[in-house]
Amino acid sequence: MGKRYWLFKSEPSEFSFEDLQHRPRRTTCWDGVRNYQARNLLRDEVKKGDEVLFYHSSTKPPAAVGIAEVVRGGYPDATSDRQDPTWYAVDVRAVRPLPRPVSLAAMRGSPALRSMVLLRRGMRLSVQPVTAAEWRAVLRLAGE
DNA sequence: GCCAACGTTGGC
DNA sequence: GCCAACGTTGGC
Repeated sequence: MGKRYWLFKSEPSEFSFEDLQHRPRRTTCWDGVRNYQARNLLRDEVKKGDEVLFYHSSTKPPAAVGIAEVVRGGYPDATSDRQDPTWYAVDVRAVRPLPRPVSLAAMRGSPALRSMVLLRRGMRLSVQPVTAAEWRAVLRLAGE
């Protein structure tokens, strides 16, 4: 399967895109996800080479701020039983910040993003799929 | 701080 | 398996 696109949410007071950029090799283990739907995506769908929109929640305004890439696909996280893992992690590396952040309001205002998971019932999902068309639309809003 | 959305838990 | 109670997320 070809490259896919995702949106990862983080509260920057916990872990920001800038934090990711300052990590060794600009890489971190994306763990701590405790939602089964998001867990299933990490375990089964998020693959090395996929691209990630890094979204800051609980900020004024909430916004997509950067691009990262998956450098290691789903693997059982450190808290999981070896034989019967419950929770999964992936590794992500910062690629580049967006030229300008794309606020949630800006995304709401874009017809191309009408059915984006972020704007629908996936409001609370911390790992969510983004279509290729949505990806391009967000980057366009960001001025890329 | 409020509250809507929605996931999880547990009694039955 | 149903569903009410409860907890969490996260925008506003």
